[in-house]
Amino acid sequence: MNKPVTIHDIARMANVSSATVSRVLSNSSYPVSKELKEKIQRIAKESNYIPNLLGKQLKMNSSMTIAVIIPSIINPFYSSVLFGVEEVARQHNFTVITCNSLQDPALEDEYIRTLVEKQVKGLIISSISKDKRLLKSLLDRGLHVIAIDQKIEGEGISQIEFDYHKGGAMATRHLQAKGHRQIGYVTSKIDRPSRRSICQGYLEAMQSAGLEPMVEESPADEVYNAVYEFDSGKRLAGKLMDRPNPPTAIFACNDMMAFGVINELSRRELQVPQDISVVGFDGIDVGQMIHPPLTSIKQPDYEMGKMACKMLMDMMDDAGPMFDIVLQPKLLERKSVRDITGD
Amino acid sequence: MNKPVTIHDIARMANVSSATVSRVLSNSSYPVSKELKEKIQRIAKESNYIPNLLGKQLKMNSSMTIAVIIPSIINPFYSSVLFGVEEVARQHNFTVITCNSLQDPALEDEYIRTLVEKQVKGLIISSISKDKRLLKSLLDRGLHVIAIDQKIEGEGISQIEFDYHKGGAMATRHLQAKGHRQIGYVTSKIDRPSRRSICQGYLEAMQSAGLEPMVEESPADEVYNAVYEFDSGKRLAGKLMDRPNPPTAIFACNDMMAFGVINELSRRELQVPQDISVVGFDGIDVGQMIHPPLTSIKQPDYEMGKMACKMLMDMMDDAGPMFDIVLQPKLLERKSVRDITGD
DNA sequence: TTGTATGCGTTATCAT
DNA sequence: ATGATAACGCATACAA
Repeated sequence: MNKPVTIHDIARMANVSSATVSRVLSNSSYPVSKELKEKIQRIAKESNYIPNLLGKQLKMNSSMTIAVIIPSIINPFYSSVLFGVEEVARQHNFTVITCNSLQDPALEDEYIRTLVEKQVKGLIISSISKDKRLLKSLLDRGLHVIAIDQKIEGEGISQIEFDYHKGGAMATRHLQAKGHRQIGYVTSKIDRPSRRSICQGYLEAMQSAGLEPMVEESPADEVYNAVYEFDSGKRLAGKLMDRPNPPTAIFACNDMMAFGVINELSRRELQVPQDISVVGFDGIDVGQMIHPPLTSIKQPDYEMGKMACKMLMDMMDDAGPMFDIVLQPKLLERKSVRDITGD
Repeated sequence: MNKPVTIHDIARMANVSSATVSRVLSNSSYPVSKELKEKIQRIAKESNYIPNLLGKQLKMNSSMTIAVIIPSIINPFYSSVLFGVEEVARQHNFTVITCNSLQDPALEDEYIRTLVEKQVKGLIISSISKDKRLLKSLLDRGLHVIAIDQKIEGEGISQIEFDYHKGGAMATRHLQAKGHRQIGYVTSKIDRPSRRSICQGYLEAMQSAGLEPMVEESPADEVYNAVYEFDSGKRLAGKLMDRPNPPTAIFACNDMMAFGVINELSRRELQVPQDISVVGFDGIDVGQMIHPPLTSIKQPDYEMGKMACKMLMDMMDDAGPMFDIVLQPKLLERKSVRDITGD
């Protein structure tokens, strides 16, 4: 294994000082004579010079790296977010470290610590931890934080929120507008603000229409896993249908769960949407690939990632005022809801 | 923004040398008296000391960072791989940089260069580029490479392959065993070894059974995107069914495409599997969530990620001999294939 | 325009 | 057991 060539090696080969080499190879605006510049560039190329960014970064105190902490990359929603983040990061010559917190606050904190040690100055996080003290204590160390998906209260952290409450209400009202009055809601364990908001949106929409809510909540949520969500969708839909007065429509807190609901219904030989309607939440792409195509509330995942990264870049450039963004839900009307107003 | 405290600051506060501080805080085995050790640890804690790993890494010439280059994190197969990688990386206190090459060789090379500049010593790559010279030239700079999914010929790069050929044959034979004789194959543009192998597995299985192959290939593949695959699945299935002698079973080169096939068939009021059978490839989780659950060839994605990262860690530790791994396909028999042997 | 010298924060070698 | 000092590779203030 050859040892790498440094600017000093090149300086020696070109009979110049390493300062001059640095000026040339770092594209500094500092004036260097044309002939020396060309000579140095030629030698650098011939010797296959590769700069060691650790040296530069140590000197400049900037690692040109940002990080994303999300519950799990397996979740298509988060992989779309990450995809958006990575796209704009690349445009700014930044590199992205991905961290799966697995819904584990301790792991989340461990990651944050490591990232700061690695001199990551920008972080996009969907935080699961209750205790945000660690994160906040790092703000005055030059860490810039954007909270996505899960809000972080307090100063100095920009938010890209999604109006979960409105989304929950929107889905429920859509069902109501289609003539449904018995509308069930199935949800993963309500252990986070986002889930609480969706549920409250549902509850308020039911209440203001004078309807009786029917909620089934999954008991635990240790494993963050698509199949797990699917299975609890099945189980909870079963519970709902076993009630004395079963719903004519079911609203699920995410699309995976909605898939489970549909699956359980079809196992019971109930057709969607003929016999019962289903609405999901997230609007992931596969939703349009199943049968019937799933009506859902779209959360702009990819766009959220792009916006988050743009904001982060602006923050790190100290450009302009800080602000939060609240993304609005959108109804993706597909084929899983039946209009029963005529019945 | 406070300036960060360094070991020198702590040394001053503790009236010791920075060497001693370093010994304590880096958990060196070098002997330091108990009282000094405790004192330094106390002061470090009180002053909220956070080590700057850039300094350490520059000195040690190791960045404790690996990278993964994949076509797109949007693809559930690759997000599972990444999930596996990240899991074992974390266990080794490594951090993972994610790069989406978007099937663009130029972008892939750009990433590789940047990563090497960042002193990343380990790379797991599903390479799309034809020209592997850049990659190989970096091997003797201490870069360790594991090729997944797409083989890279040559020395010094370990492979974690998947037996695509066998997988293609396995799916085809399964269909044959269920009595199908007109079996169509739909595939994305055959522009990579993996896709070629699957197709050849299909062709050989057809040939050795004395059957006529029916292949539909998607013309282009610029955009790597689930919805795009879905749409070409629909289109190609349509072409197949419009033939004078349409198939009784369709095999698709990936699950997304199989979803498209099923969708197009159901649009034509053909039931799967009653009227026509479908087999996918990849075995992604959502395959079991659709109706009917998709029979598919399982590629062990998550396990592949874990193995790749383990191998990489061993390589970087210089532990043991180098070897390649060929993962074997597995038939995931679900509900999208009908047995017509009795008909 | 070029060179000299210093420091970024850390570890490690060599004295003491 | 502890300290002084020299790297690691780079950028830059200052000198020439």
